[in-house]
Amino acid sequence: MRCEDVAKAERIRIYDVARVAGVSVATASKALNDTGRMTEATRQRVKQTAAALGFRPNAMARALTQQRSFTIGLLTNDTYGRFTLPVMAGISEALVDEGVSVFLCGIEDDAALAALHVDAMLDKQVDGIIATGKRIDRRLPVDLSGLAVPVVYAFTDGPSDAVTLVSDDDQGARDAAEWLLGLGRQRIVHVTGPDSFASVAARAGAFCSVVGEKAKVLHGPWSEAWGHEAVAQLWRGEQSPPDAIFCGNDQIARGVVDALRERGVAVPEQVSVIGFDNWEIVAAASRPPLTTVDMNLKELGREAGRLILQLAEGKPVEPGVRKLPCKLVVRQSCGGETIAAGDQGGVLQEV
Amino acid sequence: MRCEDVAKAERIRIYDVARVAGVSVATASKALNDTGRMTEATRQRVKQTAAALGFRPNAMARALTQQRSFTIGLLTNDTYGRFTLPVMAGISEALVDEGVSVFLCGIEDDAALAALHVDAMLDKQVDGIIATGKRIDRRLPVDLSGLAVPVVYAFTDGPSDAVTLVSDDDQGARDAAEWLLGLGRQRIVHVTGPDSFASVAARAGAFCSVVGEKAKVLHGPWSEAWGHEAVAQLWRGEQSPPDAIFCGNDQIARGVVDALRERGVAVPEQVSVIGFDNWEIVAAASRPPLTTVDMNLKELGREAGRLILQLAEGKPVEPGVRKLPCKLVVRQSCGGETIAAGDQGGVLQEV
DNA sequence: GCGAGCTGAAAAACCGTTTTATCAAACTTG
DNA sequence: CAAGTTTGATAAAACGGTTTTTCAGCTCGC
Repeated sequence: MRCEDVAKAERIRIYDVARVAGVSVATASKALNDTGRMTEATRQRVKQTAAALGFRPNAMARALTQQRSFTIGLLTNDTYGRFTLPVMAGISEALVDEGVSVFLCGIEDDAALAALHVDAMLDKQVDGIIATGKRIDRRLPVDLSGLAVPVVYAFTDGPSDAVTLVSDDDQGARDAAEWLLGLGRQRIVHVTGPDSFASVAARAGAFCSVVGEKAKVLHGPWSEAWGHEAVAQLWRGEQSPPDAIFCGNDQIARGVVDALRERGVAVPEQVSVIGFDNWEIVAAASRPPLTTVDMNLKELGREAGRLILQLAEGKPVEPGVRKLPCKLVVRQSCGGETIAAGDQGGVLQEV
Repeated sequence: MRCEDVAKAERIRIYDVARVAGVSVATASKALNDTGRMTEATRQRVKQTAAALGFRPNAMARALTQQRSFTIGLLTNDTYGRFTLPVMAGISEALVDEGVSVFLCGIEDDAALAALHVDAMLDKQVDGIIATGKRIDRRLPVDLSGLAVPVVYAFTDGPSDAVTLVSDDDQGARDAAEWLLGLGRQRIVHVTGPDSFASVAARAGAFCSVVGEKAKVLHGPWSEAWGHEAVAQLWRGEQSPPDAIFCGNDQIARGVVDALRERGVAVPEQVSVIGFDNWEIVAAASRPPLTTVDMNLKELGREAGRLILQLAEGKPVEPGVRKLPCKLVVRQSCGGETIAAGDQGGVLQEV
């Protein structure tokens, strides 16, 4: 009857497909999943019927029998989302084709909230959990070890026997330092964050090993204000001021660039500046736009997605820390050729 | 056997609870859900057993019978997450206590990707979808009407017969303008975004209605660069420059503040500046930090969560546009008393 | 010409809950 | 005290799929 169609627009079940195709439910299921044995003709007939009817299997029912929900949880404490969003985008990209969806949970350093969300995820039978955060060496306020589901740590610290993904701070800093040396810079200073961060130490170490004896490192907060302050310190000093500054993040770099402009020092003519993070909103809005180290967070997310998928499927994954390479994005704060990569580092296209 | 515990750590089912409590599965279910009829003693016994065993119901199985997954989808095309993350936080806050989890899907203005994600959501039987985006009057590249599940539009444009939540641009702009007048400012200019945006027109209209005849509005892109450019225009002009500038967003405001400083114009002593969005990362890092209009996106998210929940439960919700009030956050770019609200507008505490 | 082996498909069991129908025992009521 | 009504609890049927088991009909070998 016509009115049946109109009345409810009921979702059609595999039962309907089976009936229309003239086979049993079991056969329909096997036909659609390319399992079991049957005439190729039967299989095709079922598939065509399903397509014609617009059949979409109920993921809940499927999850119940297969013990897989095709769902994963993403836990983060990064409120601004500047690290989480690129990671999330990568994860999503890696998983959407597999039919896996992502629960996002922001937990803001609140242990109770975190526990609540983890419980909710487990109730929803997630196939795995990816933990991510604000900085590589900071932990989430929740213990994810001993869970019944696999866990991958991406851009956040986890237990030593866990599967962990981080960006290669060492290599990123080395590339930046070498780039500055390659531009002929002589007096290079590293203005970075608090030395309580492991990644700060790693970058500083790599920086010093490239630059050598004359390397100088200044620590301070992760803020624009610190960039201003650092420039004031450097230009106040007795010895000649630097001709290049490698900054620990883009905010510091922006502060440095602004301070230099106000001081009448030309960037990049007199001083080259490199940032870290490639946080487009900051890097592209600086004057001049910042050459900066991109941590490839989206790729890191993709890899995290692939790994959690493998684990969810029961395939073995070697535990340990995996480092993913950083990439220097060249804009205009450094001088030197404007590489093709300049494209993607281009103007911030807002809204 | 001990080894059974260790070997599998199998999830315990309602069946186990029933067996241990010495009742049937049906009774156990009813006891735990506070439905059906039974001795209070029985109910308590079952509940205690469940608690002792650490029973957690399988959400998939529950979803299958109840036709509710306790899951909703959040669709967005806001890549930077500056609007989406606060909205998401609000939604999550409103729903976590109800046991509802959120699928986040970033679709980046890609219609095919959007369709893919929507299909995935529908397969997962989401109880509803919340659409959100970058700007109130921009649409997502996907048609959500006629879906089997309820939809709420938050901070993005939807069909006229939909449930829609937006911030009250009009009121926000009015508050800002009145605040400036209250400070005794005489020559107030509105430097804002492209006039193709409905919210730009709304704010400009409200601004003009408050300021009156002498109101002046300049349109340009949503960028810091436009802030610089606008200041150049205003100070180049014949007539006396403004003593207050109300900006269409915080990026423009930051550009304006920077340009004024470079020009030697004191903010807030000579010119008051107000931004829009309260994007902390920009507003708090400006020198001086920006007084700005906060759109209360988190509260908007909370309300969206409440509404989608009502709809999911089948309760009626009046369709139409709901406007939520904006709030002026006072920092230092304006002069005037530094209200208590200054606290939460405080320094950006990074990492 | 009759059991063994294979093939294609149906029937039945299962996943872990909720919900409906059923039922014995205890409790009213006239 | 027999008939009707509550009460407390159980067995069984959903929910919408997948997976295992069963089985009838052929083909083949000896």
